[in-house]
Amino acid sequence: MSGTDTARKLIEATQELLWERGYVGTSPRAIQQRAGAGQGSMYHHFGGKPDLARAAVRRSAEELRTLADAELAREGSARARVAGYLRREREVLRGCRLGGLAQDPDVVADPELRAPLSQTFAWLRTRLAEVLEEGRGNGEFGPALDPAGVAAAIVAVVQGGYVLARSAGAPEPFHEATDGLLALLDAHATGTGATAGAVTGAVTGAAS
Amino acid sequence: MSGTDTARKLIEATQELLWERGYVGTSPRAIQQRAGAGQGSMYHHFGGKPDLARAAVRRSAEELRTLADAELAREGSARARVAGYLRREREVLRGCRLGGLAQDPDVVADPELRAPLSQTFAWLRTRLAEVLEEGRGNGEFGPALDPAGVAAAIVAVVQGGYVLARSAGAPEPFHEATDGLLALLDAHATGTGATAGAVTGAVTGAAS
DNA sequence: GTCTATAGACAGATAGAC
DNA sequence: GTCTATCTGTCTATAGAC
Repeated sequence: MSGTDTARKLIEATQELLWERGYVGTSPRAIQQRAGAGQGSMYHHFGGKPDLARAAVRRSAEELRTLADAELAREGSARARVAGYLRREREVLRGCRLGGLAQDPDVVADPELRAPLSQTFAWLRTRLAEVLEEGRGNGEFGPALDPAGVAAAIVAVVQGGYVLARSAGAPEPFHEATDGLLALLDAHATGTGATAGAVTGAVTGAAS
Repeated sequence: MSGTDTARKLIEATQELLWERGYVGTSPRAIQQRAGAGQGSMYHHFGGKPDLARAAVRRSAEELRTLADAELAREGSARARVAGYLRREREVLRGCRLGGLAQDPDVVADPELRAPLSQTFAWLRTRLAEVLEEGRGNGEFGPALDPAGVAAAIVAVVQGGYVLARSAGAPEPFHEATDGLLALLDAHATGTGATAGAVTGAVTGAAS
């Protein structure tokens, strides 16, 4: 039990450090210190830095899917669920726990390390496309809306929003980008039901 | 002259390495080797790694602005110029020479290193907003279009497109995201002039 | 399971000769 | 301006005692 607990602590410490400092920027030494574990302990439970990183990335991918699905599986209109996803509370300046890793050449070069990123973003795009398709089916959106294309744009705008915010040193660009996209999406709204007037709400509403 | 030439080579080598491997992943040693310069030479011209990186990032920012403005200052409709910017030839899997650096904590922590990112993205958003505003003024786009918001979304989708492409190990997600955004923008087109039918072109047209 | 010792390679920079 | 030598610390991992 103590061993399993140590392994879990090591994975969690690695998750945090990968998020904060990336793969190159994360050393076994730093992991051990944050986990409160020694050298021997770490190398007993894991084969080394790549092995530990793979376990950490898989876990972060699960967490991300859980967080996203919590918004997308809610009750309510398709438009509201997409808006809920775009505006869910985020520590914007921390960036995306997965997306940030895509910048690292050592991550994209390792198939096992890259796979969780690839799969998670593919899943997210499919999940968003389903919601948009549903909205098109029930008349929330016009028939011209392309669910797959818009889903890709939504995921990209979130990832790029993080980049702009970190570059600016402030969260505003993230919200301006996501609200800008939401306003474009609302131009497809047919105006049936509660969706009307959503454009104004999208632009002025501040995400908490 | 030989000294100036060496300094230039060092800066160019640093630009390449920052793009490929990021700030943490770039060592003085690697810079010297790529530039064909020795230790003493590098430390004669520059104060160290941060100093050299600042010069390299400033130069990369200039290059990026030049490339973007080449598309946005063309002749043609606002819609065509935005589409030209989104579809200009890119080595998608290399990512953005500036945006990728925003992931690095050492970059965002150094004001001099972060400033070129911040300023360049701010300039790009303003420049795109001007083009969109022009398109709204001449009736290409409807009056409901929000230039600033859409401009932020465009820049974010490009940055996020890089993230999705590198995560997938393939350029397609980048083009799906940018084409998806372009299709949404076309929903604002008033249909006057050559803009009509642009939606189909946006979705099916493959960027070289 | 966890600890300490050890090791070769590299990071990042300084010093002084030429 | 450029070169070589040198230095302290860290990276990542292995070995073997406990």
